[in-house]
Amino acid sequence: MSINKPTRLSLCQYCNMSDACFSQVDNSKEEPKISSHKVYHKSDELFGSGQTFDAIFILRSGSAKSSVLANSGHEQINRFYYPSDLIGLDGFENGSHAHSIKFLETSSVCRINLKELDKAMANSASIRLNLLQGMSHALNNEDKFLLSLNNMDSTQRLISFLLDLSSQFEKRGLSGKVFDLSMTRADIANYLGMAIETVSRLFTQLHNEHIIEVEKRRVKFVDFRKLNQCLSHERVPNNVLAAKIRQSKNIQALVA
Amino acid sequence: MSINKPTRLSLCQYCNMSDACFSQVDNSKEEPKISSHKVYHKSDELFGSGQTFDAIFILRSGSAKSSVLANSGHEQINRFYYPSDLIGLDGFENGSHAHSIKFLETSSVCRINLKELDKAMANSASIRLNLLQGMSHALNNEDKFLLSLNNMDSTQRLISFLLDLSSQFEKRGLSGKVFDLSMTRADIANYLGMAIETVSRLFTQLHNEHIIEVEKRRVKFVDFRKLNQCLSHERVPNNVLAAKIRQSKNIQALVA
DNA sequence: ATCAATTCTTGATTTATATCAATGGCAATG
DNA sequence: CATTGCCATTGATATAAATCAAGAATTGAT
Repeated sequence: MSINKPTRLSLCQYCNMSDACFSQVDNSKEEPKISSHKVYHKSDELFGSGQTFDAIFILRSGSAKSSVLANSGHEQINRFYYPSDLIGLDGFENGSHAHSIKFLETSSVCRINLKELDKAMANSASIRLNLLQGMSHALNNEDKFLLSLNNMDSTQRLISFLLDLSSQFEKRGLSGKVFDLSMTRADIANYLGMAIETVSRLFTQLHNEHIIEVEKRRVKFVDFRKLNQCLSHERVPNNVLAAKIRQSKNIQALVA
Repeated sequence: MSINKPTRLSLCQYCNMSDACFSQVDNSKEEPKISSHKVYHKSDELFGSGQTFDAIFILRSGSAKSSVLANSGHEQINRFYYPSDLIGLDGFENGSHAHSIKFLETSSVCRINLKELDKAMANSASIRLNLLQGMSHALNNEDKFLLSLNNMDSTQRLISFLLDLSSQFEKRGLSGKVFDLSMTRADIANYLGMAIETVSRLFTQLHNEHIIEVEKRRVKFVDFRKLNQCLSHERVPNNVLAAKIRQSKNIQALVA
């Protein structure tokens, strides 16, 4: 098994919408079509938690969110999907979906039936590899996200989120400097593990500091340097200088 | 492709150590061996971040931790591994490991060369499925963990962690009520995204409340009911009563 | 056996961020 | 074109958990 980094899923050569999905397609080997496609609208559900797993999906256009329901009844968003992302990989574990998928805007997806996928995998090592790569990618992404939850303050997490979004757009040949969020502040807050109010405050703060411009759902990067400074900014532990200040305060307090 | 939930990896029927790994093994179909095994010791590294991906591993005994290095230089633990866990799935994405794996105690692993794995996958649909299931499981686990990071306070996260551990031990036929932690407080804190001091305090607190007993690395569950109460305990928002108290305070402040 | 280095505990204080509360704007609906 | 409900903002306050600090207990090494 040789490991290459494909720019596009080889699954797509089987997709009857691949011409629309990608500009460059290898048409040398025509193979049977294995996918169908469908258009969904904002708030539509692709599948719900607990639903039987019988297909995986590839997002062709638009965006979606994936969420799980906690015991407490709280809905936790654990991923946003953008074009070319594989959806539904959670179903392999036990044959039913752990997540539910809702679209954030009008979107279209390829649907690849599991039976068809199995055939394709049996016939093609590159499809097997692509699927494993897709899953590995999802895992690594999640790990990176975990890292940010554990080590970054809320400003840094929001900025990371925006930079991720930005690179998503650039990957698709769109502007990574100005783009529209397809999700609400509440979705962002839920995903990043903070309060809606915090997201809102951070947006206005970053706006006021001329680092980004935010107008409703539209985000524009203004000062990349400051943006990255925020990210790499090590919080100065309040020991050295701060301790002195605190001391002097205490002294004053004692004196007063 | 039929989706079943296997109790053990079918990969293991190919493993020359499977008799030692699992008590019940289907020996009806003898197949070529595809794995080798090796013993490691505490602090040994199985592979490091950036290392070429040429094999996946199955942990046979012992335990290990997986970590990634942040840009800041901070090491973030993103998973602990226990027997029967697949290790190295992160490598599929681009042919090198994103994580590094260190053993927490003397451990043994099966090593399955990628070439061998590929052969096995080509020959066996069940092996393909098992691998996908393994990856899907890893993904779903991570999602659950994400959920806990975003929605639980530190007590609940620690308890979830202990309960997870407990079920790991029970799965292996060991006691889920009394067990030894193979990781330091620092590892736990790092993994759960809190300060070491918080972990320490929580342990002593849970101990004092007779919910668990903690003696160094040994943990004993004492009161399961209270344990689960802690987990499901909805934090009472400080509105109704607290608002009144606050009001009265303000009134007093105004009066004073 | 002694020293150094970890690991863990405990207390005092600080701080980032949640929560509570109120309001404004916008979009969909009748 | 009102009205109802969502979405977003902003300010005041509360609080969970981090940080700082110091010391005890273990472990490992010479």
